[in-house]
Amino acid sequence: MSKAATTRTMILTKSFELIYKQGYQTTSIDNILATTQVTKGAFFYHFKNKDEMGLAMINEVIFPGMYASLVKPLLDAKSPINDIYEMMRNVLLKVPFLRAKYGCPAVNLIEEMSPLNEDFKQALVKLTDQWQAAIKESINQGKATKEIRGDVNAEYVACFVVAGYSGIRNMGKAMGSSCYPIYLQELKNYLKQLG
Amino acid sequence: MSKAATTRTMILTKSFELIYKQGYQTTSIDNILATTQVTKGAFFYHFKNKDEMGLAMINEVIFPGMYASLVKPLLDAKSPINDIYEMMRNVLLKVPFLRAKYGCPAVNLIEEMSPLNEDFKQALVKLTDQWQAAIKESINQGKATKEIRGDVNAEYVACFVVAGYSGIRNMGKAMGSSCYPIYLQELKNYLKQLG
DNA sequence: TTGTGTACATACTAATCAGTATAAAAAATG
DNA sequence: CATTTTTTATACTGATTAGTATGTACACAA
Repeated sequence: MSKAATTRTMILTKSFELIYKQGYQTTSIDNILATTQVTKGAFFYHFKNKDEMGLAMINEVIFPGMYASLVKPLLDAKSPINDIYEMMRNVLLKVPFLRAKYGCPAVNLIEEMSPLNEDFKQALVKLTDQWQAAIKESINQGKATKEIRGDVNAEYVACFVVAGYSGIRNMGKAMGSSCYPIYLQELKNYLKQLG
Repeated sequence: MSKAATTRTMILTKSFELIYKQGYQTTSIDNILATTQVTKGAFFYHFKNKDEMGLAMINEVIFPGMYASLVKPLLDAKSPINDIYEMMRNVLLKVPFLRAKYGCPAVNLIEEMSPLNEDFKQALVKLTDQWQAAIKESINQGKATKEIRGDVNAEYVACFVVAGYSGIRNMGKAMGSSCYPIYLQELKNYLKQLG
């Protein structure tokens, strides 16, 4: 990787860490520069403005990271009830970087930036859409193998599960991680009853 | 109401509207002053600083408003399955001030301010706790009347329902209100199977 | 009338914000 | 090597931020 590309990547990853913990608007460019040792000239050489950097961060850091945790585990689904539960359990309990106190980077950004920046919103909707589609497809495969009841609406289940995840991430920020296992147990009950 | 009390109330209600749409940190004191016609002297006479105003807004505007919509309808519960569903339907579809694009004021503040301000967090946890307790109590009453299965864990259900609400409010900010009816339908399915 | 606290008004400050101007260093290319 | 392009560095700007300093208008009591 060239030195310039290293600089760009460092800006994006460090910005991601700061924004994850502080929020997008609270994280100033000067704040990013101070923690990266990158100068202002370098920052504005690589990004036209703060929002362009933020969009690049969503597309190049958040999207790939969340895709790997949320969508990929469902693509070679064998048993949707188990696969969806395990995917959720892994995201909530096994991804070391994500802390209950700070929630989920994608959920945070939807919350903070959806009403304020159309480009951010689009990029985050794309992630949500793909996650929902993967859950829906997984459920539909389960219906084909009769693991899931025929009267279950896959799209509704996908929406319900995604909402549950966003919500428990929100709750976790206020109540701490102790609500995660409770949520997971009831998610398991909900999923079981689909079969 | 004395003139001074009117000024204070106006600051709180207008701040609430602005913060609901823009977020807490993005809403500057000058922004509040411009829309209320209140002067800076009056603002800092009534509140020591911005955070004290924000805390008063949570306790005196958000808490009573959300309590009336979320908790009160469950206190004289008759049929938990129906009552919880109707409470949720009313909050999502029938409270005219709340717009999908801007989400829920309480959820927004948990998301934005929980990691940054311990007092805000405590005040918002109080609301969440009371809502969860009301749902739990409602479910337990349903177990007593045999409307709800005996093996259902009321606390887990309460956590699951609250997470679902926070989550669908988050999703609605990105996807629009079209996800509300879908969520409600699947919530109904989930609640039914508790019986 | 004269004092005293309440409620508000105005002008200011120091810090921070995103972004720019201008240059120099570094790297690639001839 | 010489030149051109890429990349980084420094110093600045005007706007905006939360908060302060200092004042005044007014009610009400002695």
